[in-house]
Amino acid sequence: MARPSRIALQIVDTMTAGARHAWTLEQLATDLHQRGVAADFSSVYRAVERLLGERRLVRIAIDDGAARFELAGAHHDHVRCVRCAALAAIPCVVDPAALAAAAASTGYTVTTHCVVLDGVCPACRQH
Amino acid sequence: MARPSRIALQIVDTMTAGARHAWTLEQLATDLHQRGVAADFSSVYRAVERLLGERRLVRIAIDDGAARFELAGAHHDHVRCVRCAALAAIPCVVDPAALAAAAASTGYTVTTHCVVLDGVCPACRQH
DNA sequence: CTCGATGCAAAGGCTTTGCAGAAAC
DNA sequence: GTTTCTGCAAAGCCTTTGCATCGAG
Repeated sequence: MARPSRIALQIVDTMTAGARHAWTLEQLATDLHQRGVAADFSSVYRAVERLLGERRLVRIAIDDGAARFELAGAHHDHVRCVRCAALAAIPCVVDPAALAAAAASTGYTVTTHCVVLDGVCPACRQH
Repeated sequence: MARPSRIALQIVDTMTAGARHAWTLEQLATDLHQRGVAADFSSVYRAVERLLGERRLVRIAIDDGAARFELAGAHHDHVRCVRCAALAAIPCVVDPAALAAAAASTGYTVTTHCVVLDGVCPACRQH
């Protein structure tokens, strides 16, 4: 079975600290280094893969060049600035009734969802 | 300025024909070949890039390994089967009021959105 | 001693770009 | 003739895997 993984633990700690809403693998690796934790990129990759399997993390579909992950259980949607790529977390904006209707009409059993709003952040709007 | 692009025209035609909801570059290249249109992958890439710039296509954030595109103007959300990766289109499930509230609280000016529901399709559920 | 975790390096997959030739104007 | 579109090939970027080593039990 799984043995305690130094790296997986640190990843969860870093994410729980909450300096960010959605991490890329590279951001996780960097954050770990800043915490003084040596971690190869592939080890971060495998630790995240493991945490996904344990359902402690979820992968979110923010399509900006690199896969992004966040802690499971703290579901929220996201807004992304199309100019500077800044990300902000927002409360869920899905209408439960509409979701139920969509599930019924397609026959799918819907378990989770991922919403990304596109827009312009306050800082970029001023320029 | 831009000259008529044989490939861009065919891409729009193919997508308008509507055999699918969301195309990858490879699917577009394949569909074009089946229509008897020779098109290199990079040409498809550039034609799509151009159509995106003209706002005739939009890129959607379905995070399944390859970028996906659909015709602009026909906005809808998607459900994806987590087992077989099947995709289905659904009416928009975003609550306008919640979206407005999110925009207000973050200060973002929201222009578009992309929703992907995860679930299990009817076919996969039977197994 | 045994098995899983880790680092290093290489392989993969999709995306993007450089360049020369063909096509449109 | 000049500008744009295409095809071909190579380069890039991120993700994934193979393998030997290290370390916990």
